[in-house]
Amino acid sequence: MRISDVARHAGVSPSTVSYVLSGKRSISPATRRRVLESIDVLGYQPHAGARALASNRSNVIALVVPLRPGIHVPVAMQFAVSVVTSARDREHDVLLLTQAEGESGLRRVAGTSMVDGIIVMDVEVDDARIPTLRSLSHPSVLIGVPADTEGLTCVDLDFEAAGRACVAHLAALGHREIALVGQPPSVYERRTGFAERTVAGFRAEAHERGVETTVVPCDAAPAAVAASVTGLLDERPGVTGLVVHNEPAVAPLLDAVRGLGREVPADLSVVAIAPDDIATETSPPLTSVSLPAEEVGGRAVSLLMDKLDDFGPPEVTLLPPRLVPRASAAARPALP
Amino acid sequence: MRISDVARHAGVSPSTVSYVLSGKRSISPATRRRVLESIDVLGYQPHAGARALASNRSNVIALVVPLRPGIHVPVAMQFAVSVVTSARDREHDVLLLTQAEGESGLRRVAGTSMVDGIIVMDVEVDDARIPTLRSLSHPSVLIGVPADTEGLTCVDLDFEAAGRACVAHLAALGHREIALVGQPPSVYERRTGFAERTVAGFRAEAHERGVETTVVPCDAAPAAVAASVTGLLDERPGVTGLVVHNEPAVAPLLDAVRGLGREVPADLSVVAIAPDDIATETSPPLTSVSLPAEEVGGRAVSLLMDKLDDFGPPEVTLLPPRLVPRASAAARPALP
DNA sequence: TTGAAAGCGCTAACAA
DNA sequence: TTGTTAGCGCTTTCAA
Repeated sequence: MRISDVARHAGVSPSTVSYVLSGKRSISPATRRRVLESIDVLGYQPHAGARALASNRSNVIALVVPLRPGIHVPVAMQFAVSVVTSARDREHDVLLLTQAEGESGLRRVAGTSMVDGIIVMDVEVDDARIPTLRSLSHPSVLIGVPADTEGLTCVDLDFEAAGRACVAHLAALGHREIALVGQPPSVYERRTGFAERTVAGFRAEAHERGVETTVVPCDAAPAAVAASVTGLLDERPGVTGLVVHNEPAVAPLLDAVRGLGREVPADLSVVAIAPDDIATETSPPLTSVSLPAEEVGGRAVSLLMDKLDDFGPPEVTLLPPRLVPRASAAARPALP
Repeated sequence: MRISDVARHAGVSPSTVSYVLSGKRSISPATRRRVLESIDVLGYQPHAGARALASNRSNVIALVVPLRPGIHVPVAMQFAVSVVTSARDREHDVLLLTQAEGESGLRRVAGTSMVDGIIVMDVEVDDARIPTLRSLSHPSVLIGVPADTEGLTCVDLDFEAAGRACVAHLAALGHREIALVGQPPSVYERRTGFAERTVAGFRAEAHERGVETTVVPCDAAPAAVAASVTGLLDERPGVTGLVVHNEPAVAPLLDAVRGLGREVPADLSVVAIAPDDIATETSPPLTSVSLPAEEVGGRAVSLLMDKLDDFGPPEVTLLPPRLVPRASAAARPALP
């Protein structure tokens, strides 16, 4: 079943069928109808490889998913799913690359013209893949922001602003000493962009407002969370506000706080940076800055499509954080 | 940069370069060396689309990942990663399809020759995608086992045997009344194969051994787990052994049991069906049947490759469960 | 508005 | 052991 079969069936030339399919030139309504009907009757599906060869477009994009220590898989998959969904909406498929494939994987899928472009998640401040991405003739979009964005297209939540927003919210409620319960140590050690930027925003805003801060990296295991929280509140008894930037730690953290006999938000206010589903499923529901995975993934795809179509220069898109007050942050308790 | 450039550089014909690359005919060592060197010097990478068109092989397989309610994402991703890794070991890439694409997605990637074969995860007893898979000329492998396996190639842990092994272990320790804390209700409602088979094995073995059983589907949220466990132990005070077949419920379950003032394993024995990392990270470490995601994913890929090479008939591969005793199951407590 | 035909870069059948 | 060459099925230029 080839394009010429459709052409014969519809009484037109192969090129006409091709143009009906691609929309790259105008076709009379009658012809278009006949062709589409033939396609339908014959169940024609164009050969992807032939298309890719002739058009130099595979209609596939590569997605590098981060599966390394400290990563919270469900959130990573929210991004991935939104990339796949958005790509499909724009007639593209997604090739799945793992971190393990590394830079050679990027070179391979680009060099063989297997994909038209690349989306990379979980970008580090000084990411080893960036020189490779720069060297490719294929466009790419980073989900995350490295130190040097020259010539790169990046998109992410504005984590610095998110960190600031959390501090501002707590400060406005009167809190004078707050702590950030952050990502696992390994995430900071490899200098993941979003984690570092959150800390920077957190500290800067606090400094400007004269609020005292502590930052506690935190492993995800409930026991580790409990230990971190207990240690923190023990060493810094003046802390009345917590910012949590660690999805799997959210629930254990609330348990731990309760275990210490402290009520949220009466004794301790908690603000999270997390996807809405995580923030709303706790008791009490968390005041939070939402992590808009869907929007970021969708934006990454449209930026990539724009680059494929040669639209516009590289750009860094930072989505503004939205802090939604729920039930976990309240005015600082009166001093005993 | 094309194959003819390499051929010229090496002083051979394009077909020789092609054969050096594919290994499909013997090449003199001297020629092979020259060709490989030219490839290296020129940095040649064959065009994937051209290859696919000429050879009728894309060297890509599709993977349908399950992202629906009740699914535990990290475990699903363990399977996915192992599929990607194994595929790469065999020179194949992986195209990511979501459940949402449905059967039309399967038809599309097969019909356009975008992929050579398909791996489907999270198969239901009467899975809607099976007629479609049967109708395709492309081979497929199911991770999971439907009711009618005629003409299908399937691989999975033998969950029925796993359910049996858990019961057998507890029964051997003297337990006479046990409960299965299972997957979320939605998983049973859509009749997911592995969940149903576990229940079947659990019940059958218990029946044969004269052990009383209860089955409690269980949502993943900690509060839901606590409620389920509390309700269960309240209604069935004779229960001294628990089988947990629900990864995210494992930790909350242990917490809930402790919260009821019961010790594991002194008062209550617990056996899990879960990946080793989940079973070993709890306190106490859980006696468990491991969920060998890596092995299942790898096996799925090699079965698919065999089908691509026309080896052998369809087959159902059930990996035998391995129960590893750890610290969470002990002899039934003496009656008070 | 449509058609004819020249490739796209590779593989594999055939020939030597 | 190697070379020649005819496709693979599509897109797109050129021509009408």
